Amino acid sequence: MQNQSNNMTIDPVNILKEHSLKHTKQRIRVLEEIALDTVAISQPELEKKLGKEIDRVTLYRILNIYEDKGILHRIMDMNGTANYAICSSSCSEDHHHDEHVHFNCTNCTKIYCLDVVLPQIKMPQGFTAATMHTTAYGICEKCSVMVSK
Amino acid sequence: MQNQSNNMTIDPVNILKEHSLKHTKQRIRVLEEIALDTVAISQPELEKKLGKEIDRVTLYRILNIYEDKGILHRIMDMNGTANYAICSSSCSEDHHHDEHVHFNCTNCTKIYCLDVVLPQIKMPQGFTAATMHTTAYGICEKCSVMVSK
DNA sequence: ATATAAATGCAATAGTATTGCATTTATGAT
DNA sequence: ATCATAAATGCAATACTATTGCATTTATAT
Repeated sequence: MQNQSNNMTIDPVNILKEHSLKHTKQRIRVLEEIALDTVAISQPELEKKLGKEIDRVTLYRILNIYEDKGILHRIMDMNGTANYAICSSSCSEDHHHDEHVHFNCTNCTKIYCLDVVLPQIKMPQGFTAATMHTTAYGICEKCSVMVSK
Repeated sequence: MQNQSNNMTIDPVNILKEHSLKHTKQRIRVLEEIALDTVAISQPELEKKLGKEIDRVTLYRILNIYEDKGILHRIMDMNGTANYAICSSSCSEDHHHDEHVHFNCTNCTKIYCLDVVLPQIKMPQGFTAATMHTTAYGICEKCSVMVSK
């Protein structure tokens, strides 16, 4: 459910068009790679996979642009490294609707985007929240199966 | 309310005793500095303040031990840098009860520990959450006052 | 007072991310 | 299709965050 490949539904060229970004082969590759799985992928993993095709710096720049445009969202893991996943279609440059819950497995370190909606939380007087990030830390589906074997 | 100095209620030497840690002047200084404010302080800020007194590496090691022991809790900010705040008294080595909500100001970058309790969120089948981190991003009390002036 | 284990400081190194600049590429106008 | 132009890329250098190994210093239990 969280793990399904969703590359069928992602059209990199179209996404680039929608956000008036030039479609270079590097930008297309990055989207293809991230779209392979709804589980978020870390910058180091991306670099390992794409390092021969795309320069480190270019990769960073592409990831930043995609985040700015609301194409990807960025989740920090417990080590402070950036992880990326495709945003739901409702995200835009103005506002990231990534108010869902992330699950960061402390065993395999994978980050899942859960289909759980975060309950509304009321802020104290004077504090205005624009976005909300929630991450649960624990053992994921796959790892709990492996452990119990 | 979130901002009050709480150094009256923090006794570094006692905290160290409770966790059977040797009380060195470096460890005491770190606790003193962090206890000055309930707003979390980042590693770089701490290093700037304590860099003349304490070696970088020692500071990292002290922060790691304090986190392991449940004395401090660590909050990652949007840049992936570690921020530290004193844990509530109920935290222990076994379990961090830091299920409260953090507020990360996108203007001044300060991280507040809010007195808001996170509603229970139920995990999907197979996922077991041990801890839960929620961070709201937006404009804090102080910054919204400044802006409105 | 002293032995011992632990903590510290220093040097080196690893990992993550950014900046500046020359070269290459995508795209709109011709 | 060609070309001019602005934008994207690649490369080198650099900054920032964090960790490891080892010699020296320090806390504390005897």
